[in-house]
Amino acid sequence: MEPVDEKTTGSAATGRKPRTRDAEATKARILDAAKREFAKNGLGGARVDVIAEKARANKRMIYHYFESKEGLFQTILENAYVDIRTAEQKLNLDHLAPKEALERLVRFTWDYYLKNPEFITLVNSENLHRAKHLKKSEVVKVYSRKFVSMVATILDRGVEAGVFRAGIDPVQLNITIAAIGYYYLTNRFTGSIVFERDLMAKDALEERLRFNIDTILRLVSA
Amino acid sequence: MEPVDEKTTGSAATGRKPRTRDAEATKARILDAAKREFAKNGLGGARVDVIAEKARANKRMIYHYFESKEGLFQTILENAYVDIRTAEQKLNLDHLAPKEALERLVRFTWDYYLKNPEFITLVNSENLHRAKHLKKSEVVKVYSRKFVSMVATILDRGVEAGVFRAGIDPVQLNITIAAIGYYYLTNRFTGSIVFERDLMAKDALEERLRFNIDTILRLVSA
DNA sequence: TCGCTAATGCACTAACTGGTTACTTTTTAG
DNA sequence: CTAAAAAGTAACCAGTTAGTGCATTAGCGA
Repeated sequence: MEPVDEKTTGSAATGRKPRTRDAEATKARILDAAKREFAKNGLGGARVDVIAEKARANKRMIYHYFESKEGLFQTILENAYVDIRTAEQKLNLDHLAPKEALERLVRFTWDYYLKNPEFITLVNSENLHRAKHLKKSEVVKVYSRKFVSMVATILDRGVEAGVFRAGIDPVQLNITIAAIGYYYLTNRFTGSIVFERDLMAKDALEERLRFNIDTILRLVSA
Repeated sequence: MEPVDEKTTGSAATGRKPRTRDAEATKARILDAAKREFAKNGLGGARVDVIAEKARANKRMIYHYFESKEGLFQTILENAYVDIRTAEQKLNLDHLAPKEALERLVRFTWDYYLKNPEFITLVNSENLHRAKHLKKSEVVKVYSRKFVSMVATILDRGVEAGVFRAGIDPVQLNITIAAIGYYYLTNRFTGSIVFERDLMAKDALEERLRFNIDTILRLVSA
């Protein structure tokens, strides 16, 4: 009869018994629901009432924890960036040969976009709003710096090993790696119509990943 | 869409004295204002009242000519696709050597996105709505087919001339050419923050175009 | 000149939307 | 045990939004 109630938050950290009222859990539910709703409809199209309902929370709670709809959006956007940058850092590419490191990064980027489609939509929405929310975030910049230097290191190692050509701007390379995956996936609906093929079919996805790895390796090869 | 009849159309085109009532001119003003408003705020964020005001037309006219907000959006989206595909056809790439033809296409795509930023935003908005409007358009498919075969021809000619490698999928190449320009420009706001440089500075744009041409040529080279 | 049709304008509404007020209930520090 | 702080709720509000009903007017063919 008694479900072993997994303590999602707070109580787990402090070791106290679960609460009927749980601020952290409510916050987390709101964040999760909001991420979906914002990703599905954009900042403008998202409805606060819908978020509250999906989160099984009262609308008042959203304003209690996040001040405003935009405050909520900003939090979610920041989390999204921190999430992907953290995952990238965990790749440990420095232990791999330059070519393998780069291939792994291309593969990771593709897989991440595929598994976290809301990241793409959130970024699109933020760009529609001229990055006004991201501008306020200092954390994102710190994480990004580490990311760029990660790719720069791979390039340097490749040049030294004689497998990559010299003089490639790591930022341009980063943008290109993101671009060839991001564009394909964000425009998968119009793309499937324009090119008259299902871009999301299993083999189409595999083919695209292979093509992307090939594109990047040819781009950097000595 | 339908060829504009010189006799019945606007004074602007024919040079005849202006009418107080001019259906075609009003329609055109609505279309123009709506393109801007949709591009700026997306389908959901665009306001019909704002469109009417910008077009110096009564809101009633929008519903008279385009039935609904979505009907208006659909018309604008379709026009946008027809416009870019028509411009591409005018490039006359068949008269150029394969490498030059491809470089010219990359350059054109980049310039077109730069000069017509609303195209990108409209496409993004349409993908947020899972391409429900584009699905209804048959014209777009016809134009797209011609576009793909244009690139296929360049590839074939390049292979025959021994300058391109064989076996490249023209659709994948098309997607990649679009991607490396589109991604950079659509994410110019978040990108400028993440990479801590002004991606829209004149020299940054020139550098990116050079990088993109290089990327594509390396991708196809034998 | 007349009458019909298409173009236009104004005022209105029903549904929504982000945000708030006023209140109850639970948790926890002392 | 108690009081205050925190968590949670429902009803509500003022402004906005896409879309309309209806009257008016200009232009065109006969």
